[in-house]
Amino acid sequence: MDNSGLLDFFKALADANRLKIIGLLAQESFTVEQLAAVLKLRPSTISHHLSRLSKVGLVSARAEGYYNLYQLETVMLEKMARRLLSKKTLPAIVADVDLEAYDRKVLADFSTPDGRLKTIPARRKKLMIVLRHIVKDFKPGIRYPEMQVNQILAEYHQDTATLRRELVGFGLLERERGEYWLAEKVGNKG
Amino acid sequence: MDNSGLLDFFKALADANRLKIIGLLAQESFTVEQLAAVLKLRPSTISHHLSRLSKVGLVSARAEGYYNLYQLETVMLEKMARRLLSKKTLPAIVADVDLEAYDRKVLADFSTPDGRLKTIPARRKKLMIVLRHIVKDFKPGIRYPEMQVNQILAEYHQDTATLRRELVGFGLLERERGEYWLAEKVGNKG
DNA sequence: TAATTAATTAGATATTTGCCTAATTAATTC
DNA sequence: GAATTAATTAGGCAAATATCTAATTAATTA
Repeated sequence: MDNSGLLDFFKALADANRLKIIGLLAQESFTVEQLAAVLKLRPSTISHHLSRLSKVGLVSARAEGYYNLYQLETVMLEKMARRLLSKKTLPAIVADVDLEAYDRKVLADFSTPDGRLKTIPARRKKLMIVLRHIVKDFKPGIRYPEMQVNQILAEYHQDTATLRRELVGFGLLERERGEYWLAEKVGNKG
Repeated sequence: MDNSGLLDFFKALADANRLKIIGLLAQESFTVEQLAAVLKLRPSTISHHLSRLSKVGLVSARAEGYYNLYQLETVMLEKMARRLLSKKTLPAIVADVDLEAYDRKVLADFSTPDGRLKTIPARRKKLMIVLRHIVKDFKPGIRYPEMQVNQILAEYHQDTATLRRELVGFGLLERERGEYWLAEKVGNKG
């Protein structure tokens, strides 16, 4: 569900020095000044890194008198690691992705503006996409004589024989004694 | 031990589109072309991302006829997630870090070139570092009369009284009947 | 064999971001 | 209260990198 955060989490850890900070804080708390000396960076740079880490909840600061003692939030680290192991995490990342885009692109590539086929795809994968589009013109439960099938297919391409044969071959239409009908849906992708 | 890899792993996942690729491949295999359409990027860009992901072993390609079908290496993902949960991973990251740098910097900041103290640190944290440095001049098992203690401390700063008092206060020296000696080591840091 | 197509690689551009210096804020000491 | 100090913030520069177009490679079809 809550996909946000995962990317920020990885970005926070995708830097050598920030990773070292995490490693250091795993052992004890450090001040900005100490981290700067140990990692040979300016305090302002350390501050910047700590701010990024704290933004995703991986570290927190605790004022100790004059100093800011930074400490690792191991709970958050474990939480994220466990999230990576969960089956639900990865699918959630693509919740808002346009999965139909490829099919649309293939259809667009092979279609003229008025919806006819420029050519019949040679690639099985793309042929399948085109055929599944065409087959939407057939209604379930109706038996179509071959002549009527050709009439429908002619809207897409002159070579109705090939289209007809492939529709049957791919299992989208069924045929018996010169009549055709829509096959039961099978989650077949190609 | 083998720290390398962790950083590359995070870097590989620290990009929105690569994360989406991982999310998509978690559900089924995809070709470069498909991913390009779905993510609205050029195939060359997808190729580049897949190359980075494959370099850290997160995805692999399998030639299916004409196409290159990319698939997620879930084993690697799980392996890395589990590594994050291991107690040994984080300390290993800082194996090659110069932990003494801070102490050295503090000593340098407060010392003149010939090793005397410019001032006695006001901050307890830094005073402790300086005192621990000075106390190295005392040998274990020997009882020093106060006059001798002052002699040693005078090498560092004229205010021997303060140094002496703080050494005792911080528990680095012990005192009884006008004699001083090195305290037993206690893993005290400040 | 020639033409098409999926994928990769090379090269260029633009964005991101790590790091610095300088300025500012907040807390502490003299 | 003035001076010092730890930390953060702001602004700028340089290195890394995400993306694109163009060229190349490898496989397939006509």
